[in-house]
Amino acid sequence: MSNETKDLNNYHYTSSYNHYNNQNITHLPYVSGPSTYNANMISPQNGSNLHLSPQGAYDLGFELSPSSEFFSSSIDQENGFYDAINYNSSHKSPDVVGATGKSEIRVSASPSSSEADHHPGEDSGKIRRKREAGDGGEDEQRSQKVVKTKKKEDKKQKEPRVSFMTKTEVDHLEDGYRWRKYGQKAVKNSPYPRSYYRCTTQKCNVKKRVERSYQDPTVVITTYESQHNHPIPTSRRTAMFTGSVASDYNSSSLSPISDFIINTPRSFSHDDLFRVPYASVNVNPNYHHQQQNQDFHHESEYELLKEMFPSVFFKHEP
DNA sequence: CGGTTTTGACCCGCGC
DNA sequence: GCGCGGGTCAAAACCG
Repeated sequence: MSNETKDLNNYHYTSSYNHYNNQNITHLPYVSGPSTYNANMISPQNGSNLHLSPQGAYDLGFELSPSSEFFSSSIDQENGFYDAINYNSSHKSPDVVGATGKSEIRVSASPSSSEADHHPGEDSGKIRRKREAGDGGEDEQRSQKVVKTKKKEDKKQKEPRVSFMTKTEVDHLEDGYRWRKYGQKAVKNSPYPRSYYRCTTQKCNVKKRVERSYQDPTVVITTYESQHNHPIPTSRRTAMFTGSVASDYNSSSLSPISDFIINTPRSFSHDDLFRVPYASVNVNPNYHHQQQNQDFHHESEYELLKEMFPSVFFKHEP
């Protein structure tokens, strides 16, 4: 295992962590979304860390099990959010993923306002159903009214979502936040169920969905929805910090990990590093020029993605 | 005992 | 209208 990573453009840089091994990044052709963004991935063996390459690779590492390998991610911009989710049924080359344990990240973003990007049932459960007949008729009606109104609002402004595809044996990747599972559903055409988690912090309505790809059972698709409006819970169950992260990060002029799914404070303390969901996004600037036309059907999509990942897309403007 | 997970029921949107 | 798939609720079970 070498100690370096490459991006999809063969952009080469050295990783600060020898447990990150990222070679021979392969572009996954399956994602059909209009705004996929390939980036680099990491493959931590014992926990994971924030990783920033001097050239601008920007890693949010997921904490993975020792045998985990974070290889892909996607942020969906318009339709793409479900690209990752629909990976099971829509992607065309599953073998790419499993073949060599190559690391790759695919980013696709989903805007919060796209009606076309509606996900059936999303938040629909807010409607308090009357499981049992009896008292509370008025309450039920009122509740439904409120819920419906809220639902409309939700429809109008959907939360941004990011999905990551991770090669890992564990279904639920540790990301520093506390989650409570609130549902599990069988996925059509897949033997693996999809689990639904909600952030346990009050007033934080971040959700995430976790499912395993049936095409490649070693791949877990984690989808985050909305943003945390709070810092990460203080104590981590597992240590995943290996030391050089902070210095590496501080040595970079890049902005901290962003407000998208992570909502990380601007000034990064040592502890703050733990607030980062451990994904890896390569934002090799060169990539934009070379690949933008391929992965972004419209300039605006790319711009939107930049908005959604403000810190992922480096701002080196003076 | 409080928090989390499990799991069946329920609701919604969509396609036919 | 109906069936299906997806998402959520909430009671019960589980767990530390």
